Amino acid sequence: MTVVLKKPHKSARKPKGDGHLRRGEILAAAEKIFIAEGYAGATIRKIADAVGVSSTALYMHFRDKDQILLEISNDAIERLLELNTQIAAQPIDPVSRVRVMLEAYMKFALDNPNTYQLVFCSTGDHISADKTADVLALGDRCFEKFSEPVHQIAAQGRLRSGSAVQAAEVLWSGCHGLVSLLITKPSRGWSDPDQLMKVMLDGLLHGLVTD
Amino acid sequence: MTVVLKKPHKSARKPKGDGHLRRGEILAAAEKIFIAEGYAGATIRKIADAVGVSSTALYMHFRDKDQILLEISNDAIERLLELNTQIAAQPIDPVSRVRVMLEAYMKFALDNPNTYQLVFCSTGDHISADKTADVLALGDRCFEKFSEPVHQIAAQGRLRSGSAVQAAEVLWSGCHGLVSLLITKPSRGWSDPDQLMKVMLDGLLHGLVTD
DNA sequence: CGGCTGGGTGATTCCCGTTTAGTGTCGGAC
DNA sequence: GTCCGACACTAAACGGGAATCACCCAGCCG
Repeated sequence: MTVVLKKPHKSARKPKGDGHLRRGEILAAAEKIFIAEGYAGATIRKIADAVGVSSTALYMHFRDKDQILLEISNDAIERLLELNTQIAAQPIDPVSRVRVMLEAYMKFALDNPNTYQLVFCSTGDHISADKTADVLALGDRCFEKFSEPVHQIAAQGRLRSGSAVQAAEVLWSGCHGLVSLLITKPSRGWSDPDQLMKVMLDGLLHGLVTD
Repeated sequence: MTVVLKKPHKSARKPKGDGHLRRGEILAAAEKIFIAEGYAGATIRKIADAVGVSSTALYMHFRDKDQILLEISNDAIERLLELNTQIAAQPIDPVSRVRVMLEAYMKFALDNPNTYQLVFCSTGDHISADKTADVLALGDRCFEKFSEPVHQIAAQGRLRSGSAVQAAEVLWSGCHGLVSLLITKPSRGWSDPDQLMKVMLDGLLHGLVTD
């Protein structure tokens, strides 16, 4: 009977002893809101409400708002690295590998526009360096994975101009430019994205690599 | 004696009758702060302080904060359009024209990183459409000016793949990608920007255009 | 039984853009 | 000369963001 009496007060609160679960709940709710409404739209209060907890409670599990979004981004970039790793294992020639990796990269960007923007289109000025460190490191590992086949191409003496590193940076940034504009300026009257991606890849690869 | 009492209050105010000058003063101060500290750093209150006026006073001359920054951006984009117009008038072949325009574009971006970010790297979601309309239109005119030589190249049958519009969009977005990454990720260990720009232009032009 | 601790809270702080309700002053009309 | 309306401007406040503070309460441990 005492159980029955305690209920009303208890029901207003979350069950005890599952603090480690809360972190996951917050991440899940934050991801949904963030994907739907972007960085600014994903307020601490909204996330807290979605979890059914006070906004203050988020600070039990995360240092600040950026920490939450960064952790989400980190997961996403890990998926991107996983993609690249799989492609790196495929038994195809280096040029195809480069192309497939870049296609996967652009598809990832268009599939996760908000995450992509947060990671690749913002300065990260307002975020202290240590927080961005690991996601940046992860991004670097992605770039390294992507650079491998480019170095192979360079080793074959098939680079038309520039070093392997320069070629890799140009290939990456060219594709980044396309998807970032498609994402941030959707209202502009673009040609078909798939064709644009193809023209970009054909152009860059033909321009940088000899047969 | 009432006169004596009023004096100190008077000296705290700006001279009268120069309301139309204030607008220019605000723009000048805002530009300085904006260039130095970016969009978020350029707060209404900071700008007002720099002018020596209350924050409320800015709303005499501008509808809101975005209006101020957009006006600054507008001026910058007009300079960019002017650049393109000058290049369009030069008696050189279309491919060189494309190259020179893109070089000027990238130099502009690196010289005006904050303006470039505001105009070309943000969604403009939080800004109501009518406010962005004219700066977007100006951007479109820039793109049109840039497209002209690309269409000429296409008319000569020298386009390796894709339509003239697609080629123009790819050329633009490729260069945008390079400068936007250089701007937003300055801490990453990039190769020499000038060489990267050259490799990007050589690659794209050689890849898209036949001799 | 008493104190410690972990998860959680409401109130508060500070800063932002923006709004409201005014205030002092000037040029001109009478 | 005096009054008046418009102008340039202001102080105070609002609502909403992130983040912090002091506190609370249930459960466990000794």
